[in-house]
Amino acid sequence: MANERYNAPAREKHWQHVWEKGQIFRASEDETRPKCYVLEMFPYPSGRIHMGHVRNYAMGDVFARYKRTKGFNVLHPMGWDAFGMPAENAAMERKVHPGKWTNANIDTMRGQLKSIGLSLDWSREIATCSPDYYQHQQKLFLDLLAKGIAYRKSSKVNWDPVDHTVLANEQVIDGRGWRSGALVEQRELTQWFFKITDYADELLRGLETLTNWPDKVRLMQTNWIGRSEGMLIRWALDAKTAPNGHSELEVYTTRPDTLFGASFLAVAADHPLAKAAAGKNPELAAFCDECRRMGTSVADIEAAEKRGFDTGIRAAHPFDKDWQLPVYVANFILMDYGTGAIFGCPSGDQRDMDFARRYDLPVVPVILPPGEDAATFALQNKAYEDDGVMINSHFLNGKSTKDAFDDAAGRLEKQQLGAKPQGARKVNFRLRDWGISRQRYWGCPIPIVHCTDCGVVPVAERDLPIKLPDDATFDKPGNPLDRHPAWKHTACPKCAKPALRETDTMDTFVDSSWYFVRFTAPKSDSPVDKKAAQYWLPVDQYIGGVEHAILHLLYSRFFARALCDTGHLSFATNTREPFAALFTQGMVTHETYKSQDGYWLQPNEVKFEGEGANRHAVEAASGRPVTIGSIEKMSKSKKNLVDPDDIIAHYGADCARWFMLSDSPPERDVIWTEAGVAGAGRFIQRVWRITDDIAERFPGKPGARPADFGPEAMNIRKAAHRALDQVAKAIEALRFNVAVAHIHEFANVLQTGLSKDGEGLNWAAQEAAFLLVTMIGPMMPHLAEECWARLGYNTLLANEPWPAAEAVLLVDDQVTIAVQVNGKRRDELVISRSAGTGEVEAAALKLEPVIRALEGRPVKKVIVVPQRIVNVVG
RNA sequence: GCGGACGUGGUGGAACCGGUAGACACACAGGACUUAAAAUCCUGAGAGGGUAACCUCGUGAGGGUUCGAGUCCCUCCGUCCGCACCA
Repeated sequence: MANERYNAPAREKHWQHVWEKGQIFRASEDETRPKCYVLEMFPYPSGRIHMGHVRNYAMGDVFARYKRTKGFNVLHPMGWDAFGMPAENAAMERKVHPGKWTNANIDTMRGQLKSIGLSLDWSREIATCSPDYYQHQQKLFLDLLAKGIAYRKSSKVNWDPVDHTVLANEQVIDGRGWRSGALVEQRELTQWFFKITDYADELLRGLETLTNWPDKVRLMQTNWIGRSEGMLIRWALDAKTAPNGHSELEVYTTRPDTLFGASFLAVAADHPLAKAAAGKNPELAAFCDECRRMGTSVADIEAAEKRGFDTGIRAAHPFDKDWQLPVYVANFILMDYGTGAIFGCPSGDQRDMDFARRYDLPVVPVILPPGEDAATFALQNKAYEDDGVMINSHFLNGKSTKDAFDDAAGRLEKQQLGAKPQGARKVNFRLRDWGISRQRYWGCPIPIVHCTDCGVVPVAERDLPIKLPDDATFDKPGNPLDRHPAWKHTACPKCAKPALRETDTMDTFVDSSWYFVRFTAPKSDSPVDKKAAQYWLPVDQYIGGVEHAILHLLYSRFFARALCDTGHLSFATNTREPFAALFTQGMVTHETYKSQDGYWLQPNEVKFEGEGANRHAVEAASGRPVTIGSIEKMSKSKKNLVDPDDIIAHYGADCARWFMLSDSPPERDVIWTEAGVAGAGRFIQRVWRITDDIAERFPGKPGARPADFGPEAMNIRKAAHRALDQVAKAIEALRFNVAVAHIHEFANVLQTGLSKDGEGLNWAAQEAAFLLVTMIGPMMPHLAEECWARLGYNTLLANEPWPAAEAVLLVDDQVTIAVQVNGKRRDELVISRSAGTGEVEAAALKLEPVIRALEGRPVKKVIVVPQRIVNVVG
């Protein structure tokens, strides 16, 4: 056995088989042990596993395996986010059914995941495209509908007239559909929505409790929810100029303090007042049409000037009914924020300033910035949007911005217009309700029937699941469900007359909003097994990419609450947060290569020559020069992919895992390099050699501990226990690169120590091997099992506990402390850990380099930080 | 435009709560073993000066606080990310 190289690919298969046979990663509820739910974002079955998956799942696996060694009852499941557009595109392009394509991908990817050696409970595997899953989602939809959380409304959508489908905003590029290239139309469609806005405040407040989430994600969600405190203010319209039926205009503002700086009002092109006014004015109608056509693309908005059209309508200022302001239709007002109408204060808002300058409207400064003189203060074309002292504002003059806000708001609340107060405080959110209707086949059918007599009727629960028909056609664009000859024809659940099914399916984000709940009882007859969910939830550690910082993570937080409010779920914790801790890992990147004629080349098509600045590349086949491009996320289009299968077949899964975890902090991008992988492979062999060597020279497990250890043995023992302690801390904090460094450090000490001899070395070596193997276990589980067996243990390491580090070995009696003179390090001092301040000071002042550095100056002060540093000030 | 993060050797990165900057790894150089190579082992290395002991400089730039700053504060430069007419 000795001196043989460790054959990772062969042994890994063996250990995977052993684990699987023993079913050791199966989880079940157990009230006697603390639980730990470890989850990585489940993959979309796109075809093959890529390195990003390997990194994500390796991290989760280290954490899950570590927690298991610490005595936790660990749930670590895996499944498939299996509905989505790529399957339908594949169907269109390759004439293969989306289900068949998806299931084939799942089979491939399951096999790949298994080859990584993850400690997953595969008995809980779910696929969202299976009726076993989506029938429960349909039930949830019905309950949300009954509770008023799901509702139908008409709204504007991006409609692609060629593909006959709704497009998400991200799919509209320069006003054209991303696939068809057709000019996108704004269409009014009736769609299903979830009332996430009802939860805006709770979702916002909940973020404060998520202290184990990255600040970045919390901030992004905070901004996305976009809470603002302001007022609704109603303005009386001048009867002579206003259209019939319009006597007032309600605006939303966060700055009632700047009311005396107002110089105009503006409404969106779709505002009822604009429409009414346009009815009598063709020129205005044309302007409104123009406004509607804009705003589909980001570029348009950037380039767009502030433009408006004076409707001729006049409105009375709330604090001075003789002060008449013009009402414009303006292109920068959004109909779906606030009331779709504003008052413009040019001195206090840059957009209003731009608008005022263009249409020559008054600009009255109302806020004096700190440090400015009221007599000389003037604004050019730059508005002042911050706080200050009120000027030109009658009764508000001299007040602070905040006091002025309260004063103005208070007056407007008391003041009457008609029978109601003229103003009301109002909190507004940027967040909109979640539109979930998609005109697609490969999604969860919405369980609704449209009846000409009864209207919108929910499908009866006993009729669930509403399954997708297998025989849909994908040969032309549009929704295959809608044009299916039979599927949509059904009987009304209420009156039994012929009726039509809803042919829209749900946004795939709905599927992923509760899969982590389903994992807690994947075979349950009801959507959620309340008891199981209460035992396992919340997820203790969630790991995934930042790209889901907003949508998926916000939808899931909403869904958890919606499930509680429909009685499906209750949390044992006092918040309703589904993910107690979140970690967002970085991407896997690689250099890119381009041939002379501008084609991307795969890494294995390229040969390298030279080093450092002289490093260059040529095409392996032809020798023609290659341009080494930037380091980018691995992608098919740039051809800088490395296939995990190749790496695993050549180096083994442990090697890929170890490389991914080394060096780069997990939240940052990791650059995949051939040299780095080879280095990881060398370390694997080194661990094997050390273990093999110890097993050979000091066979057996550590027995009765010797009374004394020589310095060599002590050295090894200290390094071992320190590493054990540090690695544990690093893994708990998900700082895998630091854990790796500590293991390296220990391996170095151990290897050097083994070449020596001394009292107790035999025992220390046996202990060190035991600890080394234990601490690599979570990261390189196959190698660890192999070494474990080689050392003569006849258990599975995966079932072994994490040993406790011996506290006495973690601290030295002697400490080395740095000695500074005037803050500059001059020497170091080895002294007893318990040495008092005076003792340390005296010893430091005696040091030759200290005396030299003082150059005869008297010592003014000595600062002693125990066990750390001495600073002599002279 | 608004908001946020980051900037440390040739490279990836470490550095507890303000306390010896560069751990650990990659790459590199030299050496040992070998007929040779691979593999492995040993040694070296932030920059500059000095035979050496040692000295000076050094964490994007410039200021500041402190006995002491990679770490805290201010200004600037650069890179990356998020949002984008949200009233």
